[in-house]
Amino acid sequence: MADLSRLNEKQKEAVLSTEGPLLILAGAGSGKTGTVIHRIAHLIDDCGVSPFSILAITFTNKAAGEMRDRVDAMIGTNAAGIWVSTFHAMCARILRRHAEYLGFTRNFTIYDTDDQKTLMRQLIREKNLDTKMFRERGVLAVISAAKNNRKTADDFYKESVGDYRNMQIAELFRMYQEALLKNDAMDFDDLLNYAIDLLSGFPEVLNYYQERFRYIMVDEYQDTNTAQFELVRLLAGKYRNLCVVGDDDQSIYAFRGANIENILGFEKEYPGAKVIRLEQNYRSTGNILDVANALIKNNHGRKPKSLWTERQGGAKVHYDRYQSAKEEAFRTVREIEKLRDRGADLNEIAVLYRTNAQSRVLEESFIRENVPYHLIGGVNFYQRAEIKDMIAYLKTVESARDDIAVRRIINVPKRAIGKTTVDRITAWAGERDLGFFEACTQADRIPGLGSAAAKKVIGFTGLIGELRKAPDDGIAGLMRRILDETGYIAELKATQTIEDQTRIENLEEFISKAADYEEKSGGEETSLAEFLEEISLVADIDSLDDGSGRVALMTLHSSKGLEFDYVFLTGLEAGLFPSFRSVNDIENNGLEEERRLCYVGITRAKKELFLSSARERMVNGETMRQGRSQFLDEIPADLLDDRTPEEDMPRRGFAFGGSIDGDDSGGDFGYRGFSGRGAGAGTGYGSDSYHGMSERYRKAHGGAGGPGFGKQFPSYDEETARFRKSVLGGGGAKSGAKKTLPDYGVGDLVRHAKFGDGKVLVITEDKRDYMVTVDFEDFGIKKMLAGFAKLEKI
DNA sequence: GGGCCTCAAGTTTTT
DNA sequence: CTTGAGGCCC
Repeated sequence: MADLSRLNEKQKEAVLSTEGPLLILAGAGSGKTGTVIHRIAHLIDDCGVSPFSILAITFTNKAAGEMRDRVDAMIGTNAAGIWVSTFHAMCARILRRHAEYLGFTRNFTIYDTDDQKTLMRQLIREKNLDTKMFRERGVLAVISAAKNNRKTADDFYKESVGDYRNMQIAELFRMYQEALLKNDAMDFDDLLNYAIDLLSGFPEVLNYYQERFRYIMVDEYQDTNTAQFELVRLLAGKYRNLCVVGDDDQSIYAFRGANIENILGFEKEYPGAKVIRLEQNYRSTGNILDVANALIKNNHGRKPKSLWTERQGGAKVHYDRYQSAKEEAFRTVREIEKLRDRGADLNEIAVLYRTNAQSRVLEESFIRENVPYHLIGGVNFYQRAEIKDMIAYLKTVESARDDIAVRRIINVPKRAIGKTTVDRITAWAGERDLGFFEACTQADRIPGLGSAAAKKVIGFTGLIGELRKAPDDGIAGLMRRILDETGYIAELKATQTIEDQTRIENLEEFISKAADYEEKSGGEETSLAEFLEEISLVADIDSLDDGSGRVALMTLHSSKGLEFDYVFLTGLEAGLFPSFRSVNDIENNGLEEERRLCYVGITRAKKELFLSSARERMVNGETMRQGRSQFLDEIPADLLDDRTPEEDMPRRGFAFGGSIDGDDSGGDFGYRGFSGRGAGAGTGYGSDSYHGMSERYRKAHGGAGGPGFGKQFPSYDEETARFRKSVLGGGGAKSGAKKTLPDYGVGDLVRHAKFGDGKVLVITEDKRDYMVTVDFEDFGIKKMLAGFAKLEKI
């Protein structure tokens, strides 16, 4: 018997309503996931439903993972038969089994955003369109919106007649779909649409899945788009045992085509549907909930509801306005250290922000303060150039059907095959309706191609041929051979740059991931296509709750569905959050979506919530003065513990040298050192690229922190003064101080307090100090300032 | 014909 | 601050 004793009446009712359509309107923190888990347990334990008949669809991999874990914990091994999956992963899995019906092979690959852009760029060029007017990003956005509404290129063309731009886009749309089919690839939207085509076009397939999934649950239903709605409608069409869970106040994906009508109109689509409201919040304190309610009240067009809690009071919601984003980052970390000193578990702390770009300055502070953190989302490991090169090689060795992949690697590493040659091959292949790789194998027959060029191209196809002949020792084995035999690794090793060292490490990591994957599938034939699918669809498998004691850093969007004892909601600034684009998007009620996003962020907090904003922030390499977020003004002042010191309020009498946003407030903050480039406000990381840097951040907590703050940093309290000291003066790498040549040289063994022993690879001279690159035995290659790192020769 | 360098333009959120 | 496109030199 499933134990329902800990559920409230509404939750119990939801658990026991197993037959027919059911809509659970579950407010934030109302025990939604627990209810769904209990419902699954009840179906299996008490209703005799086979686990194989249950399908649970979530929106993100994190949510799917969490549900899987909790179901496993409650039901045990029996749970293995349940499909718990995201929409996209589910579709990929179904499509793989029936891909031939749609003209794909079962080894079709999935295009990510970069692949889409590459293809679209090429099509725009092919059509000789003005690249200023038709940017791949914009074109793809229009196409994606159409696809999310189940429109084909033809549909889109018909409704675009008379509109030059849209007619051109319709044509690109058609070419794009054709190219994908030819390349045996699908994009994210295609996964949904082709799955629908499969189910609606092949009754026996539909029947199979309808019989298979007699009980269907969909989480975060407010975020489903039209295609997802249709997919669910098909699958549930026979037995109608469909349970959807959602909260219109947490709808934050309209920009991706989510249609709020799916949840608001559920009862219309499924007459006789039962509706259960879960309105008791078990997560947050009364004070946090009051703030959330006060904010969301400003939205119109929502289902009226009243979230309540028995846990009145609690700590007040804090608000701090800092001078700069750097200070905000530093003080946030300091606040976290205080919580840690009070016994808080770092796993129970999250720092949230509106845009991924904001994570960087936070990371710097976490590193400097040596507080372990974990970056969720952001720049994906699998999007790094070297990883994508490897994937392109794997695809080419396997089938070479993907022209984009072949073109990507034809000159990587450099083989002196240039753009002109590639264009000529492309044109020739197009005339003959051949694949790009096939055309390459016949390069000597392509007119206009010199014999030298043809020879190089044939050399490339020969190389791929050699790789194909090699013994089958798995994906990892193939990867290693690719690196060796193509000269890829040799090229990276030759340069001796830190970036290329990082790339080598990334490739090693990729190979070990492949090895893990093969091991996991226990000797079974492992398909490259499935491995690549996992990469593109289940990329952020990194479990949050891994007990590693790290603070989670993520966007507000990523935070949905999660909860933490302590939540820091940063960057509450006008133009940033709500973003200025959304504020201007009146047509789609963009501001209301931002407000829901803020509501989501607030309601992640269980015990304490910290809001903050900065007066100054670097945006796209430019220091901008930032106003307060309007959301702060929507929260009654008596609910906030506004800790912004009096003396920190804007002072008058200084001209800021040209008002940036033309707004009122007038004051200057004495920040000359910060404004503008080249004023010493760099991050002190030398020539590292963003990717290389971020990668190192992720791997090493406490890495090569460097000084680099502006010189004029007005202190306004003791803590800031300490901050200045620790950053500007304390480390030993002071601006203007004389630098001393380290007593070690290249090749020497050195010891670092945190990283242990390593070998010095490179020493370069910086304006203020020496930059030392060390290969540590246990931590890999790090770059650090000599004065800061205090390396000891051994 | 290829490769390197400079210049310009763009930047929300995710599967 | 990053990526892409175009120009120029080898």
